[in-house]
Amino acid sequence: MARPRNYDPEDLTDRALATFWQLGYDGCAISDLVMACGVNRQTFYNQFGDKRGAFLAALARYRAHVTEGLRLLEPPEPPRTVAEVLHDFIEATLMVQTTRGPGACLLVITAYTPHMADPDIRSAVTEGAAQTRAALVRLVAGGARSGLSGGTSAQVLAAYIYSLMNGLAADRRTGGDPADTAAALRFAIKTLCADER
Amino acid sequence: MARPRNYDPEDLTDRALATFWQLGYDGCAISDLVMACGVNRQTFYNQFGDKRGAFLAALARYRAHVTEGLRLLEPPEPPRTVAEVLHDFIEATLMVQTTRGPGACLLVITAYTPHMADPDIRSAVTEGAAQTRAALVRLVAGGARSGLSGGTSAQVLAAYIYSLMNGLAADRRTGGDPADTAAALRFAIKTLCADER
DNA sequence: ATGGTTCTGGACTCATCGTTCCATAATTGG
DNA sequence: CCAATTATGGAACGATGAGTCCAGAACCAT
Repeated sequence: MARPRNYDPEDLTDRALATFWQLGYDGCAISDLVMACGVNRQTFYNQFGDKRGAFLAALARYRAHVTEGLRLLEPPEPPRTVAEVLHDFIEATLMVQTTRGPGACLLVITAYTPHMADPDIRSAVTEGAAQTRAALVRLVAGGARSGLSGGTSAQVLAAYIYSLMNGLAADRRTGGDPADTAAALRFAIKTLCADER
Repeated sequence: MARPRNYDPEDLTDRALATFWQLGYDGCAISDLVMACGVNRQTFYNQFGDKRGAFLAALARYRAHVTEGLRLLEPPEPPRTVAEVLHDFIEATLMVQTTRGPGACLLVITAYTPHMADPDIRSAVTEGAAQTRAALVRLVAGGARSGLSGGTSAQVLAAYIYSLMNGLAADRRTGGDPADTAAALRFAIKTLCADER
């Protein structure tokens, strides 16, 4: 006995996410979010509570998208190597970040923000990053048998790859030549399994 | 026939820089800057014009500090290798970023900000990054003779190293284990000259 | 001493932004 | 039809923050 919702909550969160990602938390006003969501301001507040709540929802949604993307890191079938998987994963990630966002991971962008003082935001960022690193650990540990950078632990390799990925984004965003960035990625992947031979 | 300045302009800019770096452009209010500068608000405005002017001055000062740090990248004397220079440079840079700042390069932090739409800010960021990349190119190109990652151009190697450095900062800032980050750096440097032999 | 300049403290304006309130229209189940 | 819930538009509030203004004190050179 009630009027049903006129919108899809996930779609609403996606629109808020896109706005936060493009403009940043401080860079976007409620009016920007409301306009992007294509809904009334009151409805926006009913859905998210307040701006911080909307941002937390956006972070959660972003993490869900990331989780989906991590399926690219499943151990490859024999003809396909771990190195190829890593290369394609990073390339695809960078592509998504530039087409759907401002060219960097939302979690990293948020990590470079004073809002990290907020415990909930901090948790979302660190847990999201940890999740990606864990997926990298699984892939790399599985690939150890197929010969990948012998003496280094999977943990460290994951940290390296995670750093590489976000560093390439930073390189591009600070005006680096895209061709160089792409070549740097190929170089990194090549050296990654240099001692595999 | 005038009262002399009561402060050192460079010191003032350093204090503003520290505040912008720690709190971010949007995260700090004029009152924060004025307090950190230990000077009257009017004096602050006389010196910098407005908040944006203060930020541009801070960026310029930051770049000056970076330029000084780039002296670590001078070609090493024979017993010392290019790899060692790179390792120590990145380690020192990360150390400074965590002790004097929030754990990341101010230019990269700014690059992850909607203020990149401001042409002057954008120039400061991209030119600063280009300067560091150029210093890396010089070092790596000089080290090519001493055998460093054969078939890859110095440009690409510089992009790789620049990415690595900023990526490691991102890794730490998103909750990565510091020990893993340090190990990842050592690993990266090791593989960097794997084909030198 | 005097004039010109800079510092200091505080009050003040103006705009923006997050948030709330309200009155009204729409849409469902009973 | 009625009751309940939700959407909508607009007005309004309170807070914060950037930037300005002003009057007085400090300081220097002539």
